[in-house]
Amino acid sequence: MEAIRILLVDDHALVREALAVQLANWVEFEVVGMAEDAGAGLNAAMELKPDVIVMDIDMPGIICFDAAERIKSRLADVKIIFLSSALHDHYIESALKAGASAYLHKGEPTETLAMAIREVAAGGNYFSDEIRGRIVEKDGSYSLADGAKLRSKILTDREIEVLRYLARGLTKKEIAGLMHLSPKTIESHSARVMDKLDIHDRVELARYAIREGLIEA
Amino acid sequence: MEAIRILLVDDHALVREALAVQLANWVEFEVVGMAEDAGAGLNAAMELKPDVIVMDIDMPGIICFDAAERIKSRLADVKIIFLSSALHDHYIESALKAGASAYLHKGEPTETLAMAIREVAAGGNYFSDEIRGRIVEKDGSYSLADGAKLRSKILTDREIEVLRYLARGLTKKEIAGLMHLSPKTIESHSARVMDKLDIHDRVELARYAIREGLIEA
DNA sequence: GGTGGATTGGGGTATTTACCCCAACCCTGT
DNA sequence: ACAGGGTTGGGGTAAATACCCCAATCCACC
Repeated sequence: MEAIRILLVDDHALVREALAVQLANWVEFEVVGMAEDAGAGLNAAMELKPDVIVMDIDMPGIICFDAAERIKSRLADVKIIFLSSALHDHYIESALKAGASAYLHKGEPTETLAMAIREVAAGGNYFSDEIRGRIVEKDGSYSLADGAKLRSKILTDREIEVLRYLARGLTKKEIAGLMHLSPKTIESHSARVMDKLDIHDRVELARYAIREGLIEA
Repeated sequence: MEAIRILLVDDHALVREALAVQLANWVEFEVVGMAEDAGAGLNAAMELKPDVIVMDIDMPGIICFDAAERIKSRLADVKIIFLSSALHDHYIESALKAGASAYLHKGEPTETLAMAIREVAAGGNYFSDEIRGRIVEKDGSYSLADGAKLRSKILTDREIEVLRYLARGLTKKEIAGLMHLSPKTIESHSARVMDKLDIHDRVELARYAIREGLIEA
């Protein structure tokens, strides 16, 4: 049996190397490359054409989903496993959209990662228990379950756009200027966002956006 | 030569185990225990009396500094190494106050951690380059350099207390009630905090507090 | 072909914010 | 003894916020 060729993407050298050593304990795994950010991961993926990419989500800029999407569009056979310490619906949804084959919490033991890698390399999927409850399968592809969507309160694209600005501290007037809209429209979006999220002030809104990975602190 | 006995504290099993395996590559290291949070770390430290504790900072609740302080007060000989992906002055200061012998970024290669462990076990210190520039030694103990204090704008205890509330979205009236003070006093503190930090709205204030680890998102 | 959601926008209001002014009081350090 | 910083408060104002009401447009879906 051929070894499963793995690419590790994590911005922390310490974690990256430690994971590599750890995975080397399994004979069926071969860590063929490592990258310290999503961009380098993209390049490395193109060059190495690994079987599985293990990618950390918790890094500055939430660009890993973009990178993953691009990788999948060029190398459809590559399986991507996301690691994160956060289990935000937003992350999960983005990961699924990007074509993730697995998503697991960093709190899981290493054997779970190993299992996920094997599973994924064999064409399957792996999602942590907490996640499995929130997603749903349709036509072989996964998406966020309606229940989770309800919990994450399904904001529209426009609302998320406004939320991002609100959460970065811009006044409604400023946002209106940037988006070429009336301040009153921003007001409407803002009100609807707050209503949906049951949040009643901008600070909580900002913290929500940060927790959900919509903006960085 | 006796092995250096190490206790690992990290809430991510994946990282924890990977680090353990990694460190096992050095013959002079022996990972005698692992804990998944600061509390368990405290207990494990008491029981195992390790030479060195490697503790991750990036976890829910910033209680690791408290735990570290308690450990140091009971086991003065234990050397504590903090790991973090963030290099906030606030973290650094707390770590130093807690009696840290080393503080390093997760972005450092594993050899650096190994070096830090050796250094620390021999009675020395290790701080990443970025950190060394911000701290100053006095009577054998380290503290945050004045420059860094200026950069972090030296907020008073009271100001930080108010900032914490502000950054969690409470109105000044609510804070006044909680602290048994006049809303006008909260107003004064708030104004001075904003002035010192050159921040002009609550959302930025909240993001600052989150970045500095004063509150959680 | 209509229903519903999304997007856009307006009027009005009470509350809150950010900022200006000011001044006690209490410590600590020189 | 007095200076300076920290803490406590007050008056006032312009802006911004959160929330209520409402309606026109557009587009997709059944």
